[in-house]
Amino acid sequence: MARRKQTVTIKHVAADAGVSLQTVSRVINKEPNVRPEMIERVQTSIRKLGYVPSIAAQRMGGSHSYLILALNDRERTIAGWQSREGTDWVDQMLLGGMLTCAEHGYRMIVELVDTHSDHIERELLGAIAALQPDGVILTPPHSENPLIIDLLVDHKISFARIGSIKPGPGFALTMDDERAARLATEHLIELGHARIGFISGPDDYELSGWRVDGWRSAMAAAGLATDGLLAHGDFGYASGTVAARALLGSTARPTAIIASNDQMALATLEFAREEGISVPSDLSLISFDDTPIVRFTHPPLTAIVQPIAAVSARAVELIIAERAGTAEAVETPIVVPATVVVRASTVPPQPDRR
Amino acid sequence: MARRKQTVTIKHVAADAGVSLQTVSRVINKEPNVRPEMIERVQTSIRKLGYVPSIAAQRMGGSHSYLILALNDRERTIAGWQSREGTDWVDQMLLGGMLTCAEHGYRMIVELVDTHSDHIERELLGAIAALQPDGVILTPPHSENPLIIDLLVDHKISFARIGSIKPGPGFALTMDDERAARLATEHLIELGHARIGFISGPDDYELSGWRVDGWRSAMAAAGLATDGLLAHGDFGYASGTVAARALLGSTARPTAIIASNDQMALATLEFAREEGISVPSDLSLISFDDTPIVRFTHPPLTAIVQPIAAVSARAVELIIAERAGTAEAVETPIVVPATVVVRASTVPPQPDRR
DNA sequence: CTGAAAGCGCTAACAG
DNA sequence: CTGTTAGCGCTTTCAG
Repeated sequence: MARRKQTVTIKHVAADAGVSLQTVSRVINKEPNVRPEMIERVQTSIRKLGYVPSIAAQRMGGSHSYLILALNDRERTIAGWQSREGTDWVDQMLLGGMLTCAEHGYRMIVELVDTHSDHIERELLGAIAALQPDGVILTPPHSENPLIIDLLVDHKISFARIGSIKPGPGFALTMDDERAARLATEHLIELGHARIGFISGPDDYELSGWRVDGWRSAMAAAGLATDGLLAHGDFGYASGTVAARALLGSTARPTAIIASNDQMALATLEFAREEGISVPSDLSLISFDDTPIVRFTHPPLTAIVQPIAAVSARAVELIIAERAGTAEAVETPIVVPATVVVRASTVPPQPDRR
Repeated sequence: MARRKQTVTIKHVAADAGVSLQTVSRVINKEPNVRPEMIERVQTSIRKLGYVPSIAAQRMGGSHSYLILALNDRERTIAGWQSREGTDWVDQMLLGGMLTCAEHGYRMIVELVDTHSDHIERELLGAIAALQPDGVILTPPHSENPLIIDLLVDHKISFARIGSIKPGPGFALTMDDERAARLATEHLIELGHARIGFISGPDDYELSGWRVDGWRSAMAAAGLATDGLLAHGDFGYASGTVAARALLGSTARPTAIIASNDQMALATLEFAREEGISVPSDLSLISFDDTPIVRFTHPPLTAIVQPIAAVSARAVELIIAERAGTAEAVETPIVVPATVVVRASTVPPQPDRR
């Protein structure tokens, strides 16, 4: 490969291969109706000259931008980065999304948007105009935002909605939060727990409701009551403490608690320690996130593993397939199931020693 | 702001404002020699139409791409994401870099490159040709890679080298690893420690050497010996265990250890626990990274805080300033100092109870 | 199956 | 200070 300081364009390749611009373009884009022998000739020149198409120029010509936007909530994402609480949602998205993009010659750009609906339209419109992405990946709590969805539909941009089960435009992908909550609850029931508390997430996340539903249905299926066993949180540490206090301060306190995310689980763990409630012997605990930290607590927490990387990868694949016209018919919503990883924080309930 | 489904281009703005294309272009790019009244008129139209320049088209016109590439080592980055060990290097880079980019209308794209030099040239050339970034941020262990640097210089692309103190092309930015190691060592010396062990990082990271140097110089300044107190690691957990065993198994075992990164610190902590060596009463421990996890261990670890976000932000600013021609003369290397955060893992040495 | 022409949205260089 | 003229590198027509 010659080391060229100057940019090598499609022209140089065409000249080198002795064909027209157009033929080169066809080869690059794997279009049909080119003789194999031409393809070979062109590709040899491409390799020889070290040619790589300019994304900007491709975009200008009216084709793909080869860019996929991953939309995340600005406030929460930045707060997560700044607090350094170990939430690796963005990393997992990049792991699944960026690598899958790379496989297809696409790039992923992370974009942060305000929840505040006033800004969101302007911001998204700006990002679309500036980048003209081929696809967009929506994440909670924006996955069902009608403003965003309408905008994307209007602009004919493929998109995926992660954490959504609603039919409609765009690919809905879910980790089946309800089922995940059910699995976690069943795990505790199997261990012999009957009073299983649940700390919910905030209402602006649809998945908060699903998780509660899963817990409820598992409890109901086992003939267990849920009265006084639900506490509300907002995914923040402080709210977890409040919820833990409410749950553990009650007369018939639960022998196990499921928290809707890691921070609330950590808060519960800490509150229990302060109160002299030993985990796991006095209280079993499950986190709904398997973020790095929950493996390093004492005890390490049993947790629900959200396959974020896998979902992101799938989302990218669907978007690219749709644009390529190779989209298979997919069942909506696409389910990439969460799993439970059992660690040391869940054991059978001990005889009450209070 | 009108909700236009069709793209609004510079033409529409020009027509709406009753000026030429060029005038609009000048306003967008804040070029001089435009009457304030024209500027006002054009900007009104821009707002009214909700116009946002297309990056692709800007790039085609021969101007900025408004893209900055953040180059990270592929293997290590992916390993970090997959292992979910809580390293938030990429997140912190995004926090500092992406937000600073956004302030200036730029975007940051994370790009992974192979260390293997055979691929690196091809990959980087490809990324440059495809994206035509305005700037590149190099991170260890690539910050002083001559292949990359030459390539960037040839292509006249601004770049910053994070974790480098070497003069030369591109902005060198350092968190002053030597000073950081010195600070950590001094903290231990002040507590009364005399036998302070050090676990180094791998040699392909230049900073590994600096950290050792800082430890050595602080020890020397205090008149303390370092014989038998240095163990080599490779930033991996397993290597930390080996190093801890070497250090703690010796006859005159250290009363304190500084590990060159968090995984090796965690390994040391675990090894100590297994050996019945209590941290901090029998052994003080400092990690060289303040990743999320070290706050959640027992005890939480005293650590050196790498201001990765701040450095990334500075790198972006320098690159943008250089391209804008507003670059101030900067002292090279630019130092963004690390600090030490004291937690529960460091206390004065206890009388030997063995 | 291949080529030639036109234009994507923008900026650089030049005139006025 | 402003407008006009050429492209940038590529893809889409549409002819051969």
